[in-house]
Amino acid sequence: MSDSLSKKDDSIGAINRAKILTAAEKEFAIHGFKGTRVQKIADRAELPKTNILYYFKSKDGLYLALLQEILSLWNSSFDNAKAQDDPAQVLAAYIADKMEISRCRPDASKIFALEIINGAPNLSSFFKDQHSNWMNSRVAVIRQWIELGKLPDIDPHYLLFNIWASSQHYADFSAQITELKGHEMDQSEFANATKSLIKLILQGCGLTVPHEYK
Amino acid sequence: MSDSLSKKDDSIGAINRAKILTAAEKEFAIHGFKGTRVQKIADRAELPKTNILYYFKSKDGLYLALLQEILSLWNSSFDNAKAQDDPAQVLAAYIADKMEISRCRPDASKIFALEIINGAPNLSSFFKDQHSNWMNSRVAVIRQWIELGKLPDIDPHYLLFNIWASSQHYADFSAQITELKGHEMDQSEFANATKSLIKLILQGCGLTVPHEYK
DNA sequence: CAAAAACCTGACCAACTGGTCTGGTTTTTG
DNA sequence: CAAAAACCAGACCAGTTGGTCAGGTTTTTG
Repeated sequence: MSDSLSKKDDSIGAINRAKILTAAEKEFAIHGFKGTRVQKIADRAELPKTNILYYFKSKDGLYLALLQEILSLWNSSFDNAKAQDDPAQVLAAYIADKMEISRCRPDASKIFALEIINGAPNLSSFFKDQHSNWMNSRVAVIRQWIELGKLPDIDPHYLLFNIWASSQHYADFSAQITELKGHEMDQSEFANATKSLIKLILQGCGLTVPHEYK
Repeated sequence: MSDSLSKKDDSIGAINRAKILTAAEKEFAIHGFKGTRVQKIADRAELPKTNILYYFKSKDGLYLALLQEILSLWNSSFDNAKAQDDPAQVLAAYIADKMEISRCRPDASKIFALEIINGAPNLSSFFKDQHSNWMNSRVAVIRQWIELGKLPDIDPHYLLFNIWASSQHYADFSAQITELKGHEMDQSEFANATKSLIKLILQGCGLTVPHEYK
């Protein structure tokens, strides 16, 4: 019983799969799907190329497995927000979440961005539907906030787009940011950028920034 | 004289070059550099593949020529803003400019984004330097505004990143937006998105939205 | 402890694709 | 109007790359 519940799987297969996924994330983020060479993933994972194809049926299979893992990162605390919650609190936390993902998983973010830019050719309609439903329910909550007078009038779509865009930017465009700042952003700079972004967006829609995010 | 000045060049070569660049922009935006097939560009341009290689030495050459044209889109009215100008006016116009590019040249925006996400492997150090200098001079102007009390204290870098991110998002992530909205954004929706964005950002940094952008 | 399952890997290949070559035709020019 | 320049395009090729195969070894299991 303890075995079936504990997630830790240290079998050879599980370890190698993880190694491969980690290596693939780096490679796909830098070179895109077509530009990525299975051999390079193998080199990075320190395994022979044939093993990559052994664990994942094909390059496509590997990419899809990776993409699925990446999509799970879209879940957040905002998913369960209700009309009775405080918009300032919820939105600030959501922005902080998104920024944290940009900091910790920049390559995952890049792969997602590449996928969307290319017209989302590999995103299943299942994900699209799920995403669409999520959006509709979140838009509904934001509208309720507006009706309740907790939030000034603003188009919920554009608000969400803005949050996604500006937080993901720190991952996707890290090369540009590094170039312009003269160095890579460290953890404390990310903290500042997060504060700055929370202030800009909350103030931008007429909310007061909660003191813990100041 | 009139000949050397007039830009219109309707020679066969000029027409074909233009056809090829237009076709290439679409293909590279959808498939990325590696994923794009010269044959597909040829099909789209309705020319034999060999002609593509005739006009542009190589796939690389074509891509570089296209990229150079795209980079020129980064120029805007903000380039010449001075400390004595009104920040609200200047920033609103800049955001409007950027949104207009996202609407009219989404593929160009995507190619730029792909380039940056992949670590900017093809951006010459000349462009990087130029871009860096531009950034420094714009940051200086924003700092002057803050010193003059025309603009509340805000990190100029994060302000600019936010403008870029949120305006480019409408081009780069158009597939996601179309999916979530249920339809492609038309011109009037772009106008609304622009107003919404201007309000969010200006209000976010404590400025009043000029009446012509309301 | 044997047999089954999982894992490993070098050798190989078929398909694809950027690019060349050659021999044209059309357009421009002096 | 001739010759040079520009343009056109089919045939072809060499390098690359995802993927297969066959024959192993190691680990797990009953």
